[in-house]
This record gives sequence, C-alpha cells and structure tokens, in this order.
Amino acid sequence: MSKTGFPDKIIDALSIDCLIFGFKDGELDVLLVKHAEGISKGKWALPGGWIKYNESVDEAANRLLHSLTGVSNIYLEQLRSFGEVMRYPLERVITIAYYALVNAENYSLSPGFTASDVQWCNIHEVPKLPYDHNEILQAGFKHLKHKVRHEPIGFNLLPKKFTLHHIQELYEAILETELDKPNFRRKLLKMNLLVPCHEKQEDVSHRAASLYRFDKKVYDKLTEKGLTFEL
Amino acid sequence: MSKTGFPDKIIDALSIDCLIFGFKDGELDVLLVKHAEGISKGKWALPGGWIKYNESVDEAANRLLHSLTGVSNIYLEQLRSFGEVMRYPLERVITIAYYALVNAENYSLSPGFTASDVQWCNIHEVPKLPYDHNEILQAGFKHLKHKVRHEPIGFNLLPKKFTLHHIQELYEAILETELDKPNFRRKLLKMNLLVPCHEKQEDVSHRAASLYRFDKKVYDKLTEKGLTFEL
DNA sequence: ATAACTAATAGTCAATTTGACCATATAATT
DNA sequence: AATTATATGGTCAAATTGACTATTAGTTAT
Repeated sequence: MSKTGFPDKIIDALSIDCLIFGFKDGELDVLLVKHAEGISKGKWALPGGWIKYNESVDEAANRLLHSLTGVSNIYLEQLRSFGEVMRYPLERVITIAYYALVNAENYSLSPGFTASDVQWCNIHEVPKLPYDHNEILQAGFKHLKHKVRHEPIGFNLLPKKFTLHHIQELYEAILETELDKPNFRRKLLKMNLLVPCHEKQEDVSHRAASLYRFDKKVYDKLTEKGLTFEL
Repeated sequence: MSKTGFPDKIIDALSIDCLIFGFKDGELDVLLVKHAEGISKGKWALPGGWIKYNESVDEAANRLLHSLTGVSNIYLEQLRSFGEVMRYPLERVITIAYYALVNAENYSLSPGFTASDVQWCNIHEVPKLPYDHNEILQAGFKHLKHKVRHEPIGFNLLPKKFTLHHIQELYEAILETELDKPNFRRKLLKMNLLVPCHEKQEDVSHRAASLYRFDKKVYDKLTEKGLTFEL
C-alpha cells in the first residue's frame, strides 16, 4: 500500500509553501529562505517543499517550515491552494499555501535542508520571488487585513505582556493606517479581551505604560464567534 | 513536457470536491451526486473528481461540476484543501474543496460522467457521505455563516428582483436563527446595496411587497471592503 | 360590504457605540 | 524648572442598535 509502504515517497504534483508574517518593532516582516538547490537555486523564496505519502498536509507544512528555517511550534493555518497550469515551470505543480503570524523576536532562524539562508524581510521590501510567490504573499496579506477586523489577533505575535500601544502598532502595521489612540484603547478594553498585569513597562524614556495580557478564554470565544473591529 | 503532452493525464494524488449550496423556498440545500463507478459506487457524495495536467484547479472544479451535474456558469470559490493521510481509503488523495451559493431554481440538473443521479438535498437531511465529505460540508457551512456576516451575499442566490423578506429568509437559513423584520429592513436599506424596482410582487394572498435588486457597484465595493452584519 | 386575517412598512425611544476631539497625568531629559 | 514624550482620562454630538408598537394595504371569509 503506497500510503505506508514508502514513507519517504513524495506526492510529485503537489507542494506546500509557507507564508510566515513576523512582527517586530512595529513592522511586519515575511520569512524568506534562499534555495540551495533546484531550479530556483540562489534565489529568495517562501519556505516550501514536498508532501510525503505518510504525513498529512498540515504535518508536511510544519515539517518543511521547521527543517528549512528552524521555526517550529507555531500555529500554521491554510491560506488556500494555487493551481494555475503555468505557475511552476516545466512540471505541473499545485501548491497549498499556509500562513502564520508570529513574534519575530521569539524565533532563532537556522537554515537547513534545501535552504542555504533564512531571513526576515520587511513586507514592503520583498523582492521579486520565483513562481507565484509574490501573488501568494499578496493574497496572504489581504487575508490578514480581513482577519484582523473580524477575529482577535496577536496571541502569537505579541510578547506575553504588552502595552496597548504595542497592540495598536500591530493593527496599524497590518491595516497600513493610523488609528486614534484613545478610541483604540476604549474599543479594545471594552471587549474584555485584555487583563491588566498591574505592572508597568520599564526602560522607557517617558511615562511607562501599563502591561496587559490576553484572556485566553475570551480570546478563543471571540475567535469562534467573530468580532467587529473598525476604527 | 508533461504539462501539455498528455492532455487527459490526471494528477493522481489530488482531487476536487464541490460543495454547492442552493437556496429555495427559504431553505438551504446541498447538491449531491450518486456515483456510478469507483469505490463509492451507488453512494451519494459531493460532486468531485480528478484534475487534468493541462487545466488549472479552478477550471477542473468547473468542468467536474458541469459534467457531473449539469450545473455551470457559477462562481466557484475555493474553500480549502483536506489532506489527512487516511481520508481516502487505499490511496493517498488530497482534495481541494470548492463551494458556491446559487439559486436552486435556476439550474436544471442532469447527471453525467461518473454520476448516475444528481439531487438537491436539504442541508439538515444530508445522509452519511463517504470519505470526509460530511466534514467538508460542515466546514463549508461554518465558512458560510462567517461570510454572511462580513460580506454581502445573495447576488447569485436570489432572483434578479426580490423582496426584503426573500433576503431575510436567506440570512435566516444560513444563520439558523430568526431576525427582527423592521430592524433587518432598516439595516439592509441603509447600506445602499438595494435599488428599488418600483414594482410589487404578484400572486401573493396578502399585501404585496416591493421588489428590489442589487446595486452591483455597491455590492462589489462592499465585498472588497467588507461589512458588518449583526442582527 | 364588512370583518378578519396576513404580511408589509413606518415609526418610537432609550441605551449604546462611534468619531473627533481636548485635557490631564506621569515619567524622563534639558 | 521647563520641556518633551507618551499614557491615560474625559467630553459630546451624531449615529446605530435592539426591542418594540402602530399603521397600511392587500386577501379571504362572513
């Protein structure tokens, strides 16, 4: 039975690509790897590869991301598949794109497997990528802009304790717009998503802001039922 | 070159499944086909099949839906792929699910290709389907409930001219809840999505309601920018 | 014709939320 | 002590919501 008989056999017409958004210093980055082999050798691209016969697609995405970049234990979600006939040269390959949002500072990058290098790249400075990877990036960014308005975000992006300004910067980076500070605070605090830590930030050269953390229960409930965030 | 050399060659580890929601008489239906061959012969399932090397995934979805059910010219959107190792017996097959919403009355069904029968089935009476098709259905229905609250819907589901009550029934069928009539009207009319036809419905045994149609421009704009619909 | 019925449409109103602000507080720096 | 930077608190008119009641315009039964 092919499913288990050849554990390293790969599905050849189907690949995975991972679009990892990282948040750091108020800016959004994208995780790119430099390919060490294959037809795009030497080029920067989204981390991706092939699915094995004995792993689920979700498992393949996590394995590939980890082996190429060193990043693991993150919550990868499926974006969608990209299936144009000519998207990959010579061979017919359909790819399933995954995405995630993480705090870029929490992960140390180490290239591996078919990657010779791995780097965060500011989302506004991403070069021309091979195949349809730029299109995948745009689709993911658009998806993110939509998501931020209808689900809570930030759980995996922000440090455990963060200020209201931190989370505002995150929203501003994703929505590419400026938000009114007092109104943002009011709206965010009213949904009971944040719990005060009763601590202040340190090492800032101005009045220290209060630190908050997410209320996981409320976060999950709002993720399930959806919310509206327009400012 | 495999992409064009064997036009009928199929990608064997990857399939398509279509989840078509139909709206009729205030109820939501799902389009099912009875398989005429293969390991699920004689069983009802979602219409689906294999992708050819020289067609995009979107094209494959439309072709398969048309050849199995006779339904064509609808806007199929990708739901997501389902890639558990054991989802399909014996072979490893990953499927990409598509979905659409249509007015069930606008399409005449005719089974073809590998389907011996095709029928609308009330969403609450769907039997046990093979593989993970029930899971796909649930994921699609959940997606629909989310979508209805954040994007305008109905363009392809309702007749060209419809009453406010028509569209309310649609929302109620999807959200599985009852909505307050005056408040629903107010909210819907305020977003300038509907244009009055200056006509009344006919053949009803009570006061006739005004007919409206969608303003395509506003509809597309709201689809792009998103909206909030909570009642 | 008139009453009863059905559903469409209009309107009310208090409570909440919003958007656009201004004001004050608390720290570090000059 | 003044200046600067940011956090945090507060105001207010306008818009929106949610829960209703009232009225209108037709059909059908008496």
